[in-house]
Amino acid sequence: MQTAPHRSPRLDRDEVAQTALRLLDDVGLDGLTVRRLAAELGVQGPALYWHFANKQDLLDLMAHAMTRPWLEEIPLGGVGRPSDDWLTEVGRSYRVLLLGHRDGARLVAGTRPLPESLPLIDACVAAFESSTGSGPGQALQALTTITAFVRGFVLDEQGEQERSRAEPDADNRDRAARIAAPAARAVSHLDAAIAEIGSPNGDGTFEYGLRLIVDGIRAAHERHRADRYG
Amino acid sequence: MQTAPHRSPRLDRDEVAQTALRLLDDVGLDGLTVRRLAAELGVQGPALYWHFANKQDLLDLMAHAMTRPWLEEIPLGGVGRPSDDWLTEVGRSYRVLLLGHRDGARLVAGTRPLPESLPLIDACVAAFESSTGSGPGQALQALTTITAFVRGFVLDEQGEQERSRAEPDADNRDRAARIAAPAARAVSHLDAAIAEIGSPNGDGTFEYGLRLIVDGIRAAHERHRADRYG
DNA sequence: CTACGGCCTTATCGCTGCTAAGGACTTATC
DNA sequence: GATAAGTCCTTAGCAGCGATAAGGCCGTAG
Repeated sequence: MQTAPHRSPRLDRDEVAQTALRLLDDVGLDGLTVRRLAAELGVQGPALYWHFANKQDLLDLMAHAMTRPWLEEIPLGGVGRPSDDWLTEVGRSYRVLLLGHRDGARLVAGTRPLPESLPLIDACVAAFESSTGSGPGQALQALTTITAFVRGFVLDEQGEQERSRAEPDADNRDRAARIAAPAARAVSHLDAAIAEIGSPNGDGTFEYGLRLIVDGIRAAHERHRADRYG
Repeated sequence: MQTAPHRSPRLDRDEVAQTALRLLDDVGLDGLTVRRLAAELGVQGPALYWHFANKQDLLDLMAHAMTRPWLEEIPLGGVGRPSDDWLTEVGRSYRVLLLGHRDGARLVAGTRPLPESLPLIDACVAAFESSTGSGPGQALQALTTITAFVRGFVLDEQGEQERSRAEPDADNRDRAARIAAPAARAVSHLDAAIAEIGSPNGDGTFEYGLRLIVDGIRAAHERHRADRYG
């Protein structure tokens, strides 16, 4: 079981993270083991510990690699554009980003931004300031509110996806269970709501919640300006 | 290594869940192993598999046991009270609930509501309808928006807590790192924001975001009513 | 008295993240 | 050109994980 000799390092942190993100889509976060990833890279498991302190270190870099393009693009879209449209786009694109990888929300939720992403976040805060015309504090609060909502929302959304991946007939089972115990539960309001809007984790609810927040940010900052200049 | 004879079952699902929640505060979600919990209950590990199909089954019940009192109280507070105050209280109490146990948000985020909690959720939707005067669809969307935001927010909040528990001088290290590489990063907006509002995961940001959502819900439903009756 | 079913035991499996020790290869040093 | 140092990977193995298998104790039903 010997391998070809190596002249230059076969592995590099960023390349490993990219391969890991590709593998993540195949096997999910729980299936992403060090050995499995090493095999994908044509290497033995412990080799990764030369490049990463531990698994969390790897996951942090994966989350960073995933988020960085988004962080870089955010400020660009904010110039000369109504703040509502831009804020909505920020939320939507963040959701798309998280949905772009299996367990993407779970991956990102467990990590803290790497130091090298701080300047990118700084630029985003600046963009929030200029777009909404508020100070840095409220800009950061607005950004945090949007990302917290989107992360919380997509976390549920992908959790449901993972569950239906595990047992593909979960929907049928749900329906069967409800028929089996008909009068035991009173869920008329819930049923009516679901009949009206579909799944509570669907696009409709996301757009509803995002619009609430975006409208609120604009209103808060108009209030802010009115207090100062009105 | 023999134990005292047992006349009646020593373990029961709900009691196990309560013990597990107590243990969770000691050891955290990652430290909560089947064997550790069994030891806490004076029993061998595999005994738990008579009462629970697998570990996720246990975690689901823990999340349910944690959430149920909150789900039961929500509808009670909504009668004869301004909807703003009540919605704010819903969000705040949900945060307090999640903060009430170590890794509470992570625990709840990974589970789907048990069937027996559906009637409770149904009652909450009904309370949202009567409090905000909207239909079931918007009521469920409003409830989902609040809980998604709070879960996403507290997830970060507790993630930071766990991190500082792991390495108690992380703050100092951060500060040292910033001093060590002074001009390498431009984070002036971020610094100004943090100087203004403190940690982006603190009470201030939570109240800011929650107020955005609550104000938005009221505004949306006033719009809704205006469309119908105005 | 016996058979059964509920609830626990011990033993063990495959797998996980991770460490220890060492070997192959490149580069720096004399 | 030989040697020492440093880089990046290998094999071997540890402690601990969730989970299963098989069996034993005990109260009860027949």
